Formats: sequence, structure tokens, C-alpha cells
Amino acid sequence: METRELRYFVAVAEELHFGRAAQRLGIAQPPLSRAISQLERRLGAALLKRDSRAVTLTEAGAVLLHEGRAALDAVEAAEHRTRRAALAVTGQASVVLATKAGASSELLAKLLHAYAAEPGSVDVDVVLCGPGEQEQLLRTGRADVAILHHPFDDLTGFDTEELLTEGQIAVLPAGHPLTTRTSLQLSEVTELPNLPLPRWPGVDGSYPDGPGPEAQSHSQLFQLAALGRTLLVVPDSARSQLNEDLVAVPIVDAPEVTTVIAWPPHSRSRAVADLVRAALRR
Amino acid sequence: METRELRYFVAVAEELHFGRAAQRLGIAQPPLSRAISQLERRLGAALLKRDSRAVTLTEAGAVLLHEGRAALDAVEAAEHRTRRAALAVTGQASVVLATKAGASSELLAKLLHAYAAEPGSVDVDVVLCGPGEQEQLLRTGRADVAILHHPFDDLTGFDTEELLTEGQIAVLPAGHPLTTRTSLQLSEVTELPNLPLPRWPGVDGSYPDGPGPEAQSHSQLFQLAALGRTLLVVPDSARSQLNEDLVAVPIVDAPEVTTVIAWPPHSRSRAVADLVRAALRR
DNA sequence: CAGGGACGATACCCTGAAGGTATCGCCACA
DNA sequence: TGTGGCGATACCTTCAGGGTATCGTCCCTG
Repeated sequence: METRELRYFVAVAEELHFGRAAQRLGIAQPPLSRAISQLERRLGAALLKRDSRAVTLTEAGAVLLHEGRAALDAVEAAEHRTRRAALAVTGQASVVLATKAGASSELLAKLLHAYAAEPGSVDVDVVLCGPGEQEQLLRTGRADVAILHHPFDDLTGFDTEELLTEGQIAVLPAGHPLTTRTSLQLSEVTELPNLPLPRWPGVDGSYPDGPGPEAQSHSQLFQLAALGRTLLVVPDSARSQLNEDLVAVPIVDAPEVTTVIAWPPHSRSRAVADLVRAALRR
Repeated sequence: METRELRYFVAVAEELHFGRAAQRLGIAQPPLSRAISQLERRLGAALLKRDSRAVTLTEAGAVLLHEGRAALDAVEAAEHRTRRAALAVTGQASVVLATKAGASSELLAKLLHAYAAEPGSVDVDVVLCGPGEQEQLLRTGRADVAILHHPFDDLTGFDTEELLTEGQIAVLPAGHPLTTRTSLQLSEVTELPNLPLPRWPGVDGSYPDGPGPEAQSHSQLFQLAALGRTLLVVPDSARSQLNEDLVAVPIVDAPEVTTVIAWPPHSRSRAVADLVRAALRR
């Protein structure tokens, strides 16, 4: 199977529409139809049901969509990592570390400091990501290591080491009645009618339905919270980002958040190994 | 990057010889040379050093060999799993479980029995593998789950659950002086001049140098041991395979062997999940 | 030191796979 | 019953990828 075929199939499987998929791929619709049916013939499996008026995935098609994405990511990763390895020879050696924009910078600063002190350390490019983006960077080789947060980020397929486990706090606008409390239950904050939780864009860029305001970044979140438009449930270490307009109250029964350092399972990079070691030594 | 290019590069990188690689790929040498230099041009990286008389990998080439193999495995896995998913629809649903030929069948029997009792269980195809082969089957999608043994098998990149941890024993021919002992140190058995450890073929099929006899399978090993030609160091559970010609003596300081059940990290198969659950329930 | 052989690169040709345009066939819906 | 949307088919074109012949270079050897 060629990656071109996989890319074609993934496009159709995502769009569920040959015309749009062809447009996205920058080719005409007929060659796309042909490529897909040829792929189906070679696999000996129906991937799509063209039941006039609608294209849907078969069971096998769903499997190929999932596995095919992983395979394409792996190919892309091979490409990126090779390019970066070639740069490294010319003295441009560096590691790319992906982290969530707005996450605790204290931990990160310590980590970078500890690593920089190592003998043989190289430059660390810190890439600040939107939610969920780090994973993709790591899978496609555009990043070498990432700081992820369990259970928010999907850790499957990565090697990880735990760095920090913490509880969560509710961030409320100053003056809100609940700010008088010293602790809260999760159920007390999730369904407040006039202080809804914010909505994040999904991986496809669209927002789920709901009453809360839309947000793309951490800083937006804190602004929205300060304006009394939303309520945040965030890890304890986010306290450092509070200002006088915001009050934090611990939520006793919220799931614990574990900050981990993650890297692709077969990484052979010395720099990544050193970075992880530095992270574990605090 | 197309998988064809990756296959070409991997062939050359493994052979370190354009002519042989071309032969292996079933094409002529000139198009292979061209394909590789085109790949290098597109990546903007030298992958091979053609220093007359010898082809060697550059740093970037080594990275691409490694990452490229993983990517090719992922593509192959997508293909296999899709084919199997298509079969499953026709009522042929089954899971492929890879296990080392000759490994403890007691554990496996219990596992299969427990799984078969589950509601909704499907047929389990048990594939008996040579050493190290299970990993590859799992990575390329020809198997859905595998029984692996830490630290012998490489678990990186798989999700695993531990099933059993055990010590190791030395297997000696009956009548050997050491059979009178009730326990041994590892150092006492590894370097016996007239009872050397056997040699296994590596992933490339070639044998390492050494004094011991060559063996391909577990049953061969036990035969060789019974003939007094070799000494085995194996997990405790292999006792069940001993006959009257062989004597087992525990090795107190041998590394512990952990039997794990492993599956690809993003498996979505219900059957795999059930199988793992059954395995953990004993 | 000349000649031969091993090996990768280059030159040049040819075939077929992949892409484009036009059009068909089918169905839903007005 | 016509019309529009959509995937499939027919047919043409182009160039990427494969083949053969040959070169250039280095090493070895007589």
C-alpha cells in the first residue's frame, strides 16, 4: 500500500464525500474514485458503502481510517526526524519540546534549567501548543518530547514518566458567593447555570454545543473567568496565574491531574533521554 | 514520502550495497540509485556516504532506517488489520494471539479457557513463534495480541499487562556434577567450558559466534540439553517440560522473567480487550 | 604500472500508472 | 417528469519509474 492511497482514503473517510475529498487533495474526483475502488479491490474489502446520497464507512473502512492515520503519522515522523537529524550534523542540534500553552511554567523552567546544566545538552526549542496539539506533534515527529497532562491528553503509544500529581481547583471571579468556601465538590461547580464551563474546540476545530463561552487559549480562559463569564476547573499549579480578580477554591473530589513527560517509544535520541533524566531528577 | 521510497531506502540501508538491494527489491540497480538520490534531494539530507568501495549510513540515514522501519510496519499493520476486519464481517471473526513456541502452555491454556467462557468471545488463532518473532507480528498487524517475556522481548511501543513473574532455573543433563546442588549462582553456569550456552539466530537469521550449539526452537534446546551438549537457563515454569534425562536447579541471582500480555497501543478491538481482561482475572 | 573487475552514477529510451475532461447512470426531490 | 447532486465510466495525456548500455573511479593484482 502506498502512502498516496492511504492519504486518499483518509481524506474520503473523513469527508464522506468524494467531491470534497478530491478538492481537499487537489485532484479531480474521477481519479479519486478510481484510486479508492482499486484499493478496495487490492485489499479484497469494501471500505465505503456508497448508498446513493450518502457515503458511509464499513467496519473495515473504520479500521483502515484509524490504522491509516497512525501509519501516515509514522511516515511523516520518519520524514521530520530525518530532516532534523541532518540539521543536527551541521551543529544545529536541538530538541523540540511541546507543552501546553499556559501550563505551569515553573515545572518547565526547572526542567530546562536542570537539563541545560547537563554535560552535552543541546538547545531546547519550546513549542507552545493548543489543547491536544502536543500529541499530534509528537506522533508526527515535529516534536521530540512533550509535557502532557493525564487524564486530559491521550498517552497511548508514548513512553512516559510522571513528574507531578496534583489536585484541581475551581477558579471563580472575585466576589462570587462560592469564594467564601474553603473547599468544593465537583458537583457544586459543573452545573452552575450562570457560570458555565468553557468550551474547547475539538481536534477537528469545531466547538461542542453548550452554554459556555468558546475559548482557544489558556490566557483567554483566565480573561473570561476574570470577566465572570465562565468558571475554570484547573490543576492546582495554575494558582500562580491568578490575579486579584480571581479566587481559587480546591475541589476535593476532582480527578487528580498528573503531569508527565512523554516521548515516542522507540526514541533513540540522546538529548531526549538526557531531558527525561533531568526531568526526573527534578 | 511514499512507502516505495522507504522500502527502497531500507533495503539499501540494510544491505549497504546498491546492487544487492536492487536484487532483493526485484528491480535494476540504476533506478534504485536514482530513487535514493531523489529521496536525499527531497529530504535535503545525505542519507548514505558512498565512499568508493563502501556504502555507509550517515547520522540522518540511521534515523531514517529506524523510523522508516517503524513506518513501514505501521503501513503493513493497517493493511493486515483492514483485511482481517473485512473477514470478521463475514462471520469469520477471530483474534490472532502470538506466543513463543515452547513457552509455558499452562498459563496460555488458562487464559484461553477463561476467555472462551466470556460472553461474546471469538475464535483465538494461536500462532507459535520463534524467538523475537511475536514482536514483529504484533507490529505489522499479523497478530492482535502476544505473550511476551520481559526482559527477553522488547516491549517498547506496546501496551502490556503483567501476568506472571518467576525466577530462572538451570537445566542440566542428569548426572552432571552440578545436579547435586540445591541452588546455583548465575556465574557458576554461564562459563562452563564443556557445557556452553546455546546460540540463537538474531533477527537477521545469522548466529552469533561462540562455542555453543545452534538452535532454532525450544524443543531443539531441550533435546540438546538432554544430549549433554548444552546448558539452559530458562524460566521456572519450563520445569513442566523436563523429562528424566534433565534436572533443574534454581539460579538464585538470575534476573526475574515477567510474562506479559501485549497489544498495539491504539487497539480498538473488543476481542483484544476481553482477552486481556480474561488474562488478568487469571 | 597497466589491465581488469567491482560498483555506483549517468544517459537515454519506453511503458504504464496516475491525472484530467467529458459524460453517463442513478436517485432524491421539487 | 425534469433537474441537480454525486459517484462511476470512458477515453485521452503526461511523466514518473523502470529497463539497458555505458561511464568514471577506485582497488587489486600480475
